[in-house]
Amino acid sequence: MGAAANRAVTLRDVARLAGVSVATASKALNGQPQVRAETRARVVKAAEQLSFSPNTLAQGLITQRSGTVGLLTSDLEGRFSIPILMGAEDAFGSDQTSVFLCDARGDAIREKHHLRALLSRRVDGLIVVGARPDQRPSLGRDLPVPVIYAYSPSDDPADLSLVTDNIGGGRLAVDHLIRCGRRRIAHITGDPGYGAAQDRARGALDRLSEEGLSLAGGEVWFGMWSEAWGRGATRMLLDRCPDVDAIFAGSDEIARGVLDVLHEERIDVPSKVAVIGFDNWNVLAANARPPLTTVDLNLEQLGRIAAQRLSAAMDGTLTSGVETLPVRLVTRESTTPLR
Amino acid sequence: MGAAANRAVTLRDVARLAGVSVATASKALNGQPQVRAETRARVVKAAEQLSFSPNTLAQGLITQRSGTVGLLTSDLEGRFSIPILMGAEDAFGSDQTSVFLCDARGDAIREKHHLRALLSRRVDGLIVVGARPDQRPSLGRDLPVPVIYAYSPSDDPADLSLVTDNIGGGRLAVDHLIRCGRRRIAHITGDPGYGAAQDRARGALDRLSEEGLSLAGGEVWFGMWSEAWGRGATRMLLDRCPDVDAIFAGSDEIARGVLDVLHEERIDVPSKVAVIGFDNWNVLAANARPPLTTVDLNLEQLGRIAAQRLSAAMDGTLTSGVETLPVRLVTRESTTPLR
DNA sequence: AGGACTGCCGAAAAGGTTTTCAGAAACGTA
DNA sequence: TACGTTTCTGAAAACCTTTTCGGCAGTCCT
Repeated sequence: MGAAANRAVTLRDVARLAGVSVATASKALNGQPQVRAETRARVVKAAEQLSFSPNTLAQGLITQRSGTVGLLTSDLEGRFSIPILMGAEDAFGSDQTSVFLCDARGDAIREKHHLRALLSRRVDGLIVVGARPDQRPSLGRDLPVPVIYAYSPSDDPADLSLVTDNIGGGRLAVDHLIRCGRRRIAHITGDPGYGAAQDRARGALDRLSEEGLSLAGGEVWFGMWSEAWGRGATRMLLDRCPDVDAIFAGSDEIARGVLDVLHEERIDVPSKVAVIGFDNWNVLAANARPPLTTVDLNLEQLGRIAAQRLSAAMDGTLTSGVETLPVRLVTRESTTPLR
Repeated sequence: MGAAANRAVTLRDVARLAGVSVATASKALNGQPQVRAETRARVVKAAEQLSFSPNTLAQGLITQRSGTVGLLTSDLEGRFSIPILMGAEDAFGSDQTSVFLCDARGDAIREKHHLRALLSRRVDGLIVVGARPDQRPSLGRDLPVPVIYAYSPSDDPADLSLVTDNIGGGRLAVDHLIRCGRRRIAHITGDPGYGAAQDRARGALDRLSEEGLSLAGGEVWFGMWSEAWGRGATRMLLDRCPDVDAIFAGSDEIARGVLDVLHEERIDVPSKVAVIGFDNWNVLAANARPPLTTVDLNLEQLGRIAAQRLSAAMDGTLTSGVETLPVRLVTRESTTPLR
């Protein structure tokens, strides 16, 4: 017991039990029309009796479709891949396709290796989930299966990439602050080497200038994606610009640092200064004091759409270019109208 | 371009190009001995020229081994599954087995569905990753493949389960605090409905009583796994027991709340009160003020071992029972010797 | 009654690989 | 030269399913 019990119940067994040929059994189970209702019932019953489940390998061999896709991620540990993965898995799960998970750990060699393995397994398609929202090298044009790039766009415009709208996100954040009646808005964000940092800042600046405003503190405070930087930058900001009435943080981590210092300085949030984060990283945003208004990247949705686009591509409808998906504001208590 | 380029290069093609039969080609590529070196070289060259990769489906069909395993997780979004998943994926990745990822989202129906699909795909084994460190229902004894339960043990002792040593973790935490010279140690933890909360508390109490100590505050402060509870409990604790010199928090989230209140009350950590967390959730622990000493669950290791045990089981060496894996102390700055 | 349909079923091929076994070729020995 | 060995190669079966196509009854029409 334990293992190796009822292995090897095959269509032949079902056919034998039902007293028909394998051909008829197959047709009966697959809903093919050329089989009498009574016969079909007999086969179905036999299949249930033996708890038959068709060998997908054999099916794949003949239909030339494995019913599998590869999910090639670069950093599983990073929190961005996970929701995308979940969305994709979910979208396929309802389908009859299964998902191969491969983590390349940011290593190009390992990625090649996994790619080979996946192709050898005859996956019907690939989703490549990047680690950062910046361009990554394409897997190449001459692959035998369609590929979708999620989060990190491919550097080849002939590929189809799905990314989050960071510019829109920055705009959305500032727009919300403006609607809350804030006018002296600062922006503290992370590593300027990240396209996401640049884009969010650009969106913020765009929206500000539409309103005839400029940044409190004079410029964007680039730094690192950490609480510590959030704290440090806030102290400097308060020094230089004590009348700031809103801070747009480039990530929830940074926002936590911002909140921390404001709390320390007995500056009330949100009545005195409103704070908005980015990422909607639940453990940080929801547990903050006060709970943090933030921008949600809709990553799960992104994963789901990636799966849909891939399905379409597998059915022949292939598109290309970069598709930008909208982000979404999540309001909590760290931002309120000024009075 | 795009898709469907070089599909369908098969062993037959390789054989033809090398001027041999498919049988010899197969043997040549698989390192079978009964083939002349010169012939083998010719075949290998042909295979490379055509960039041949064997159809794993066909291989699996005949060898009765798909070279795949199923990873059945209950909550992908939860942070515990991920490292386990990574560890398992990593351990298999170096092998030639690929991993099917299935997320049941805590739904038994969906789990059944995924299970069927995986068996239909003829996986060679299964790893079931639970959402909480408590017992979960077994998948059953009459499965055709071996199963390993990770994190959540199966309720059937005939299964093999791998769990983290929460008792040992509690003991380890308190031991560390004692070594730091603390004597008035309190324990604030989460939902008492979690076995993990009970176990960690038990380990802590055991170690305390060995030292002839009892808990500061009189008892374990059970509550919720949240920062807010960490804050609330700490306030109550300070009220009742102002001379506490160490707090063992049942999770890093709780520890963050603890630190927050201590900071607010101008009680220095670690000189006045030492704080230790649990989980080593990096974003919380490393960014805390001060960085948090905590207990690491070694989940990635757990995943790796699960993969090894599964490989062994697939090779016939099947074990059963609950295997408890050690946890590990990660010291940062929130705990130091008293003087 | 003979022919054309229709409806249902089964034999067989196909998909790509591994493995067994028989046969061919080369060689050594008597 | 005849025979036994050794070394290599290839034909064919097997894995399990799907799909095509031919066959066999039975039915309807003329």
